[in-house]
Amino acid sequence: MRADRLVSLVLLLRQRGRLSAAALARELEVSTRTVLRDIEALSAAGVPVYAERGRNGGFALLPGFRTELTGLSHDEALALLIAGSRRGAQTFGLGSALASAMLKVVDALPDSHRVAAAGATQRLLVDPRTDLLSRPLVTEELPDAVVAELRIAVLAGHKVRIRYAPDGKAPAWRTVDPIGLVTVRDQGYLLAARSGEDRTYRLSRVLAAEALDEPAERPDRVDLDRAWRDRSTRFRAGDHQVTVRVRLDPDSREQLLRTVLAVLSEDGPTLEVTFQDGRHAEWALWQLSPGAEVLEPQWLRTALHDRALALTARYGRDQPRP
DNA sequence: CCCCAGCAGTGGAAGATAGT
DNA sequence: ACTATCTTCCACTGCTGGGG
Repeated sequence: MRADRLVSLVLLLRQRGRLSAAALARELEVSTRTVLRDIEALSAAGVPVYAERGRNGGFALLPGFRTELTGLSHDEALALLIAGSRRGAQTFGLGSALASAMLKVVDALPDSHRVAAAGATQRLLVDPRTDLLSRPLVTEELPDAVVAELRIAVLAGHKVRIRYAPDGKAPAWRTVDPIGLVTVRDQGYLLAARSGEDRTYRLSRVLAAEALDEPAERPDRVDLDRAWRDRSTRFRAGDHQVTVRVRLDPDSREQLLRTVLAVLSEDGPTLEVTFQDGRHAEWALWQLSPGAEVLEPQWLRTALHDRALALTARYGRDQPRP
């Protein structure tokens, strides 16, 4: 039990920098006296831990101290090397930190494993920049300074001022309580609260960020995975949804079902379905044509008709335009 | 089975020290 | 001078092993 606590203590100091005996006692669920005895034991064992007395004092490890990663097996090290998602790290402004961390993982391996692990990573590729059809995967350019500032605010639990440019609107400054950062399919999001209301911001639309000293108003603990699922559910049920009645060829049914949010009713070849928004509905049904005919709403019929007219106009000429 | 000594681990309280 | 923090001293609890 005590050995576990000693390890936890070293890890806490490595992760948080300086911590007071009282703070360590809270984390480890023991008295401050016990923490102090543990510190003494670590010190006797050669761990370079030192005390700073007075206000804002506490215990810290000497800079540069690191535990050796002895005991890391070849497969374990390899798993770390390929699991550390480069894009994810870049999304959070940690690309260079990931690179140096990976160097340390390789460096910590015994000589016998080091060459093999380095060679193996050359033969395993995760998330290349294009797919098999050479289509570039959508990646967002995120300014490191902005993401780093957001990351600092999220981790420190401070409010943050962001200059945000919503889709089709002018950018404006706003102050938010950051809850967490999420990366999904190479797109980054800031989950936050603004005046107590849940807000989700695309990182690519955050033009500038400034972490404030004021503590954020947010719960101490958060299940980010669940928060993300809740928000995506709400987003899907948002007020931009459109309902479409469509008559389908049997061959097109499966393809349509892959693009809709829900099927409200089905009567032979006629289906009533909902799409996330009008633009998405138009795009999906254009892809399906001529295997599908929109019966309602009329504006969607008109939009598809206009698209077809534009296409006809372009290809109706004998020769391409110069 | 019981008693006892030794030991590790723990906690409280007072004192010392350093920053503001 | 005040406050926050570490240091030192003392005592308690629970476990373990030896001896009767």
